[in-house]
Amino acid sequence: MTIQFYNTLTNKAEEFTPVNDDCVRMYSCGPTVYDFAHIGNFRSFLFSDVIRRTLEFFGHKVHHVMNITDVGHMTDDSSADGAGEDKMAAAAQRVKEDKKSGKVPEGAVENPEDPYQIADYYTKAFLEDAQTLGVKVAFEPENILKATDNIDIMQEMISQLISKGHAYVGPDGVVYYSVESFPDYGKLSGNTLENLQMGAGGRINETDQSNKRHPADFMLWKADSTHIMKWDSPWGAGYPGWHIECSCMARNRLGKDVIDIHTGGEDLIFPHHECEIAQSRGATGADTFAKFWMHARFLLVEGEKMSKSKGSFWTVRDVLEGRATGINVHPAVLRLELIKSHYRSNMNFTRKGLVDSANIVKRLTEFRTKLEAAANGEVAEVDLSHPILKEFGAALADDLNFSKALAVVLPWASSDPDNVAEALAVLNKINDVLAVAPLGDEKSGGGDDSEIVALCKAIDAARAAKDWATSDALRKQIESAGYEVKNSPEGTIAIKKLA
RNA sequence: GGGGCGGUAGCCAAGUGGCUAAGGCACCGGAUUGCAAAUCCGAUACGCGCGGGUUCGACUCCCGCUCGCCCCUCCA
Repeated sequence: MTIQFYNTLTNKAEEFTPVNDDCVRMYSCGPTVYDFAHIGNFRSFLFSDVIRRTLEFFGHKVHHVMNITDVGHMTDDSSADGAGEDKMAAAAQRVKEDKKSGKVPEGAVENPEDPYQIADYYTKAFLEDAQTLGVKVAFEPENILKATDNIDIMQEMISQLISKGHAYVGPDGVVYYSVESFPDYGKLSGNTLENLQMGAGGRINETDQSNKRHPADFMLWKADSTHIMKWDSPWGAGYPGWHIECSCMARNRLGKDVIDIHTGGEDLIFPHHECEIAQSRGATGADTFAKFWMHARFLLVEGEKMSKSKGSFWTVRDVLEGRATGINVHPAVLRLELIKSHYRSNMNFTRKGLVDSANIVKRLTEFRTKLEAAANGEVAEVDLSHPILKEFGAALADDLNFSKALAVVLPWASSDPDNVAEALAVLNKINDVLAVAPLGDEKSGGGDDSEIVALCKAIDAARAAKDWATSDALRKQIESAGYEVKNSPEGTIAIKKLA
């Protein structure tokens, strides 16, 4: 099976083959930890998880790493949004307020003035969310890289870039990357120096420009004694630029100058990934940094851009805990919702979509339950030549076509397979990629709620007495508590709704 | 203004230069049910943003238009 992935670098689907035989090396841009990650962030993180799982499905060993940006960047060297505020300072302010209102648990952040504690607080929250949603790399602490732990290798790379003529110290003391020293600048994004039409975004600060040799030159190190987080350096105490961390950590942790796949959200194509390429290739001298650049499109919420003012800037917690849609959502449902539409299309995150996904999760879960009961603990061995896996795999290999993959799985999941042990093995393989039925260690489904069980018993009693009015009223009561009420040979059962 | 991606039924979403345009949800009909739910069976796009072109034939290729999304130094 050849795997086709769409490569942003070439704007077309290409056959994927690993650079090195031992494993696939993959780097994903992770979160900034100045706030809780939202569902849009997680679409991108889950996208990288699904690439990894797909490669593993086809038998590749994958080394996947993700960064945590915790340096507390200013709004960079441009005063871009006019606020000019240190993000860590803003986060500190927010945490202080949340502490007062009790939103931050007792003891979670002792001192909001300490940026490391703030970063730590949001990093923990991110990892918790990522684990809840089944992002594999979140279970591998050695592959989660913090920018603040890697300042030394950033300084090394900056020195390399200066000595190779790719970087210079400006009259303002800031170390800049010289885009003119790198002819391929713009190849990834199409924003070549000719195309850039300087300042078209209207966010360039004139003062900063005068210190650069070319307006597109970007910052590698900024000496700034007022910055909250700062480190000593040959260029003065200050902090690294935004782009340098990924170049350094990818090379350092993955151990190669050329990696296989680099992922992120579509907004990172320019400038972030463009700059990473310039830095990495400038430092290593290789003609490639990442062979494949893969980007996930943004998601919309109810047909519109996520926006804080419309209250649609939902965090994972908001969705799972019912603040977004009014009903608690099972993590598997959110996971499926965020991975099921094609990563290169805008996805529209809706209440209705969640209900859709919940139905699919339920169907797959019930199919598993049925197979497990029939198989008596027996699971066969299957390989990818099994017809279902072959089709499922073909869809995945076609640039991660999850819609097509689900179109294979769903009709099969309502069938009655002759060989249940084999079917169970097939389902396991499918679930290694989807990870929704089940999603890791399930907490008990809520069937142990004694009040609900009592209501079910009362329904059975009412029905036995043909007291339909009572039975209907009780049913409504359970349903409004977020349960689905079913009849079964063993009597009435209530199952917590997934979304 | 420049670079990139996309517009398929009520909704989500595959797909192909030519048999009946996947799959899911919703809706409708049936089985089942005290009635429902769940489950099972069945039906459901005369059309693929608009206009033109190429072709024996296009939703699929080309051109123009239009609408939506991302980027053009905060952003997943």
